[in-house]
Amino acid sequence: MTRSNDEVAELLREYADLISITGGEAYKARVYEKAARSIGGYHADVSTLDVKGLREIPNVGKSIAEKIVEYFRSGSVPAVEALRAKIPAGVRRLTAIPTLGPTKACVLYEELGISSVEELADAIHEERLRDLKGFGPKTEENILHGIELLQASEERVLLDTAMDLADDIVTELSGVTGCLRCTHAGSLRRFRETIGDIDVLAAAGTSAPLMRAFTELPYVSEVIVHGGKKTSIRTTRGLSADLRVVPPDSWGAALQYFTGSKAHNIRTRELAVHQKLKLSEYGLFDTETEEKIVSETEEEVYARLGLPWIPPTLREDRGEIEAGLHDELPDLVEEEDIRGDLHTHTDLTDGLAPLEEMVAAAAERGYAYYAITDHGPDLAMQRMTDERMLAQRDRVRELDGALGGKGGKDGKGGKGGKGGRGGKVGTGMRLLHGVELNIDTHGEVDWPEEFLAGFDLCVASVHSHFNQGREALTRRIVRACENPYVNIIGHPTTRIIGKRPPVDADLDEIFAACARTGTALEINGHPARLDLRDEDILRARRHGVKFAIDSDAHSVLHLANMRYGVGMAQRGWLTKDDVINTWPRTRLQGFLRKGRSSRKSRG
DNA sequence: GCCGTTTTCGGCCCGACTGTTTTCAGTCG
Repeated sequence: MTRSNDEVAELLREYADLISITGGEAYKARVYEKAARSIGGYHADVSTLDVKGLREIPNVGKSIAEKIVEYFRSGSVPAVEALRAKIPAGVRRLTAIPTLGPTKACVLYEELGISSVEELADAIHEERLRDLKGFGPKTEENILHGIELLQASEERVLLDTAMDLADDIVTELSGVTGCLRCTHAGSLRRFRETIGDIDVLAAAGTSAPLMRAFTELPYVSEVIVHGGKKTSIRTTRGLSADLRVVPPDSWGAALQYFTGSKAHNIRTRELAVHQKLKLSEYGLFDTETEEKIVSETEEEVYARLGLPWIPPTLREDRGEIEAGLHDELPDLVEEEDIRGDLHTHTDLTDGLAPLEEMVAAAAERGYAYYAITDHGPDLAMQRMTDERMLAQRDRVRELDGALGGKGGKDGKGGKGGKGGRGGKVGTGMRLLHGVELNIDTHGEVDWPEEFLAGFDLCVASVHSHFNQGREALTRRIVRACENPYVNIIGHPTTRIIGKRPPVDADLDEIFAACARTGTALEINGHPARLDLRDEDILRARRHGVKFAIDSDAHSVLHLANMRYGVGMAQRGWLTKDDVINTWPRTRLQGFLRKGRSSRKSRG
């Protein structure tokens, strides 16, 4: 089930598109788009708000507030229905075809009655577009090509796929003579969960050698546009990439511009306009004299607008401008702050590497502590038994003693204090023996409390029965939180991006239960999961929940997925204090004791 | 239709590229 806010945002986006297609005024469509964005990102559930409450949402005024109230009252909005009656849904769908916007879609419908992608393809093949004004042979070709692309690659690619390709492009271009700087920008720099295309930015005196090198990369399947300032390619990996080359002294303004998001850029440009300035990718200019004021670094550009430098992961127009103006930006958690990974697997269950290899790789990353959390026996295919788990524990204790160097098993020597990470390879990394429990349909887990008491920490996750129904699923996860031995809810919504939707549960109820019981929510860094996602993190944070950013590594290589988890956490505005695995070990252990101490005192 | 250091009306972000135009409109990011 979608959130009410998402539902309303989609309705407003549809209305905006219909306004554009029917030739309505552009500013009006833009207003609805802005309102849709604001509502999608708003913390409170819009279905519970009245007109007054709704009007407190930015970009929502009287008219839109009344439409929303009407929507929840009667299930529809007359103004939207009126446009829907004029324009078949398929016409809106046409605008999803690259190079085909609302104006052309409108012409196609009005002149030829075309109202679906299939009809459009037929019409082109029957040469029925030939007489339309503004439609030449090249346009036909572009549309047919666009339809192919639309059908072939509806989906965006996962973060790691894009990151790998971007790293490759940047490395190649950085080696081109005359290239002074080169980096990726766009949604990838903002760590959005999926990526539509890659933006690469370079600084150089002349662009031609870079543009040429870009079009000659081995995985280029097509050059889409080829100019002096911008070149776009499609790659054989199914992902497009843009290269912009700017003069070195425009670097900061260009990086700011091409990092986006669009909504963030609109806000920064508006700030500029109000100060009689003009912001473009070439710099910040005085509107009257057209004199360039700053452009070399992002910091300078933001500073001149009255803002501190804003981390890319916050640039979504979700309050970062306001926070910046009031000097209230969060001090975001960084990958360097992470002292350990609290959810990892070995080949004892479904991991690929033996315990020793995983531990060595973790030590290599400079962690102060590291948890092994193989699956419990409920996932039958993992063939877990009490004996196997206890044998692993013995081995973990041995390894821990060997690594500890000083202080022994429970020693205070470890890396409790400030030291944390800091590049020291493996010295004193402490091991935690944990488990990833399965939350069954009733909220019970694999073992009784007596057995769970032997673990240093327990992650508990849903692995099956995803369609239990909202109420049962919510109750199921809340019960797991109430188990005094469950410390972390793993991949809380169980989504697999592009394959499995999030479970339909009342997340706010779960978040409240986590806060109440001292259970952390996981931010799973696997690029196909990224679970919780950014907007859920923002909501959970309001409940006062703590988080664990984990790799859920099933191999040595997967330990590096921590970076994506940190990216999500930043997009959720989290600081070090919100994330339990940035804490010194002693503080972490206090959190992990959860209900256990009270149990003991009761017993 | 929303908003305000231009506040109850007037103005809404900016530039590159392409294709169909012979001076510019549409699309995209």
